[in-house]
Amino acid sequence: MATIKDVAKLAGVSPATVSRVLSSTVVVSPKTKTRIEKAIAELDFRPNAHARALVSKSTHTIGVVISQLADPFFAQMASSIEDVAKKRKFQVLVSTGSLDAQKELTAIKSLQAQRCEAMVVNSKALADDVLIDLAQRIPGFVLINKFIPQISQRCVWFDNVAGGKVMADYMASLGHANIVVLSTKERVYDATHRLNGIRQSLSQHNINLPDQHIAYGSPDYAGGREAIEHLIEQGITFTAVLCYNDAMATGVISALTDLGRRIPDDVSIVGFDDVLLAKYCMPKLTTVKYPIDIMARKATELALSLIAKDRPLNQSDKDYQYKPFLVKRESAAKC
Amino acid sequence: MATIKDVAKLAGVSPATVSRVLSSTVVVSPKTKTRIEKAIAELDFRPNAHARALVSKSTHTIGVVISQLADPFFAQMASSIEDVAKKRKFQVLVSTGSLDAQKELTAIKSLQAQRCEAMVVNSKALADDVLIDLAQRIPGFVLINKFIPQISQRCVWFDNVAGGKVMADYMASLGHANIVVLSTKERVYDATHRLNGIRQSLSQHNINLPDQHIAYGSPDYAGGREAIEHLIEQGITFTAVLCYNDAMATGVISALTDLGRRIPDDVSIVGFDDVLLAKYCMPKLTTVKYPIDIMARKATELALSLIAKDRPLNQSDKDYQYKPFLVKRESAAKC
DNA sequence: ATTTCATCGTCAATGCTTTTCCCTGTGCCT
DNA sequence: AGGCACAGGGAAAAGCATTGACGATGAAAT
Repeated sequence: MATIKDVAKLAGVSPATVSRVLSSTVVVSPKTKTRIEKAIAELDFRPNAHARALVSKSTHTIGVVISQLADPFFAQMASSIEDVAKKRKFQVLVSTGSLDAQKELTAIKSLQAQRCEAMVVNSKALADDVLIDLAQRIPGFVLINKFIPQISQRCVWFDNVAGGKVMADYMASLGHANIVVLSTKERVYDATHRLNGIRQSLSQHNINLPDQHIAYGSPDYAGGREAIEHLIEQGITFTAVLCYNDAMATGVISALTDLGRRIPDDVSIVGFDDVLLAKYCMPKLTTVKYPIDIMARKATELALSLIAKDRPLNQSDKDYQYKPFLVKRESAAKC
Repeated sequence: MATIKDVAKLAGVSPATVSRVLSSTVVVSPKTKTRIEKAIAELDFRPNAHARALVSKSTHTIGVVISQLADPFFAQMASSIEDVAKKRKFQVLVSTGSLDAQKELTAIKSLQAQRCEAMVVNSKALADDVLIDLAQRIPGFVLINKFIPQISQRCVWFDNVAGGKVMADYMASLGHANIVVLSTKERVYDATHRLNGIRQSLSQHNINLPDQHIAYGSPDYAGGREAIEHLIEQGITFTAVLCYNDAMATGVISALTDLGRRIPDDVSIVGFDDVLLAKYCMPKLTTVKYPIDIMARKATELALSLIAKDRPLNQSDKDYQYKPFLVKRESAAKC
């Protein structure tokens, strides 16, 4: 690929002048300018981003860490981030952490090596003190899925406990008393939070939730099937199922339909996240909204404003907490 | 962020020695090695990828161009690419083109500026001659969704015409004669190819497909709903619906169910792509498999082997064409 | 005591662009 | 005509890591 020197030679000027045309900070005579532009086009020249980064000490790059690209929830998140970044002329660098602390750290380190200026991180596995340390080291570091008091200004987060409550409150309001919960066996804190919220709500409503009524599966369709089948095998009866996420809920719908149970007539089901899936499946899923698109946008803007000298942090925003709300569709009904 | 000089100073050695430790090409005594490693850890030093890229003339980066990250189909694609790339220690740089020729070109140019060595491109809008030009300019350039004779060795592609045939053949074999087709109004060539395949098949089976039986919508749930509703408003009757993709098919399922029609008893529906959605929805979608994960893997390996001097291209592979096949589930039945 | 490695420092060059400083030439004013 | 201002553009340094050649140092071996 051609360099700026090649362009300069072809246009009969010095590299400095070519650079001036590229950045258009200084006035260059129209004649030479068009001559240079013609040379650029002819050689198909693109300024080397690495050389630029080196000298300007800025890369205009935002790094994103998510668990997996293929998951619709994270895909949506990455997409929203890219959208905001693009408007600010930032490149997006995506790295996946796959629920593993070591891999998450590797992903972050790799983004650091690329000298990302901003970073939006969804960390499922890293310990809080590691994250605090990273936040203090990296100016544009923002967490998108958890709240850590010491770095509260860098946390855009979702109230999972309230989410659990919303699910359980709704089921209670519909008159359900035989409730089972499908959580995930992945050791992620949000599952615990949601479960805590469910427990709080149910005890307020004087509804019993024995441990045998909680099953654990992988956070996807298959995991939902297996978990609900496991409960049925155990001889447990229920009229309502609270799921860790929408994908598991679709697994439950499928398994129960196969067994001839009607939804929501025989069994009510509530999902979590409100990914596209929830609208598409049959019956349409009643679920808890996790406004990941808005949150991702906010997190990106926060990260970018953290590194912008001219645009200072809006100090009135002490907190970037987002609350869940129920999206009523067709999978839950009165008992 | 600390530089290699800072590390050298702290460890009491020269920058060259630090570099030797980092690349581990030359023997360094264990004592100094640990001293340097300690300094690296203490300063949290990460070699500047840009400086490295500049001197080594290699970035170990693969660029990906897709229409939208949020689409499950593309998310799956990006995920598979990342998987293969990671194993080869390649960074992935994702850029979106949003079905727009200008934006696709901008995305590619931006990846070029980053000096991506390999590139996997899903181009929906760029003209063939532009793509040919790019392929000749960029050594590791691979197209993943279309076949262009002049650069056949760089094309990993899917036979959309055959895909259209598969759908129509199946419906014909089930005895359907009143068939409608839902295509996309986006001007993408694959929609045309699928439609051509459908037409070929139906004329072979002596089934008529008048133009009024073809509706066009956006390639998603809402588009599917609108398109089928439009046909019904026109007073067109049918027993089978052939959809451009799975998302549209779910829209059709939803719309028809709302109207009290049973699937597949009253109407048979076939989707396209076999994204996760197809398994999750109710009834489960009969659809045409587009093996995007395998294709993405292949495309990535192809791109990487194109730029690897040691691993020459397997010349026996003249062609990287992938064929569709039918995945029979529950949304289609005998007429 | 001398040779011989192993180990590491020094120096320079390389890669590409940006930016500061400085020089040239032209046109204008008095 | 002389002087000045200013536009336009060149030269060179800086930014960071790698690599090769070559030299220096020290310790171990003969």
